[in-house]
Amino acid sequence: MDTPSRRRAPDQTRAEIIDKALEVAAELGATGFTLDAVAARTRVSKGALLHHFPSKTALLEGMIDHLGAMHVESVLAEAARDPEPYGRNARAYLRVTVNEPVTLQDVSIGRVVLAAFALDPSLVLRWKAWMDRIKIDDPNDPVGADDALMLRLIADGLWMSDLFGLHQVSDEQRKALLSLLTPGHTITANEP
Amino acid sequence: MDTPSRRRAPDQTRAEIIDKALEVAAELGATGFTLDAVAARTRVSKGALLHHFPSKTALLEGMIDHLGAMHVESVLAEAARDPEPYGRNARAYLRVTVNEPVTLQDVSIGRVVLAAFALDPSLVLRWKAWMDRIKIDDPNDPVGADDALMLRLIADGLWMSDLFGLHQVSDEQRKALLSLLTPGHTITANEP
DNA sequence: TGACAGTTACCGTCCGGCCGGTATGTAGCG
DNA sequence: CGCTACATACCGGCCGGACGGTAACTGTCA
Repeated sequence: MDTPSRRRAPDQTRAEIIDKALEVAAELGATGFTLDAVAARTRVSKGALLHHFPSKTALLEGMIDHLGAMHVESVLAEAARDPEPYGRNARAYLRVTVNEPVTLQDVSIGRVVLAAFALDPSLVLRWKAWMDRIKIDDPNDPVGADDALMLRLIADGLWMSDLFGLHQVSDEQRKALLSLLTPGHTITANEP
Repeated sequence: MDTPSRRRAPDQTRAEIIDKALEVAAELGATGFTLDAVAARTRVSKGALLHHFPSKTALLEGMIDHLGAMHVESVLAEAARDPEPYGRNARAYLRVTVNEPVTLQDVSIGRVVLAAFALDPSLVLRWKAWMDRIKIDDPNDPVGADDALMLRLIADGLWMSDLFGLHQVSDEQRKALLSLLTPGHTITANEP
């Protein structure tokens, strides 16, 4: 039977806090993302919150770890579906970014994360550490690192564009970006 | 002769404030970018600062206008050097981003701007208004809008990567990105 | 099994500083 | 005199974090 104890397993509480923190980030945005707001949403006191995450930065680190793990998992799972081994990770990185629906929640969370990056650049290293698990620079891989880098830059640019609405990228255009991955695609940006 | 008057031309003072504000952003970063810091750097009282820019958001708007105008000017000047008229703006956008040396100051300023975007999304519209002056969607332009968009996404992704050090992009890789603009370039990301 | 100690999860309150913004005064200029 | 470019002094809210507790769980030894 479930013990109605007030005391919970610590990692379970941690996970719940991160979950609710992402909700707060999604709903309140970067300005509303405060420790008080997270504590209130989690129905846990601020003291308890700071017990599990000794600082706001620590909480953000937890969120980044969560998001980073999810993203790496998505990309590697997508890559595993690619029959061609070489360069699959870079292709999967772009495919996931292009295909994943960007919800309003994602946008808000992304903005909070980006604000955290800008305010505390050390957090970027943590994100980078996750992204480095998606290897694209296999020396045996005949697919050029240049092209792999290009795909990632496109994906990152698209992500930022979605966050801020810089470009209205239609579904057709998203598909067109994926056409880069079809064999022998030629850039026409210079050939009228 | 210079009049040692305590009273200056207002737009001159505004320009000086923006100039110093950019310095503060470059040196202090997003957390250190406060009205007091800007006022101190400008050797102007905080009251005077808020006289010219009635809020911190207004000051950021001024900075964004400055940076946006500079960037538009760079891109359009670069585009004017392109003999091929079609798609020149998109190509110039990428070329400027790839070629312009990214100094430490640029990085710090970029982070401050990005933080401002994330904290106050309305500022993004102002930046977007400047970028929209670089037209890439001329209906008479036979260069595909898809490819033009791709070039801008690459440039934006590279900018963000430079800001946060996400990728170590060597000079050779930067050159390789420009090779996209040579006629008939073929993506090899799928052809081992 | 029970008593006692040490540890850990959690609470609620309060503080202190930072920082955006205001209110009020003043000097130069037309 | 009125307008504008300033200065000085000050306010007040927000928010991260500290702190002193308390309750629950985990030994451990008799």
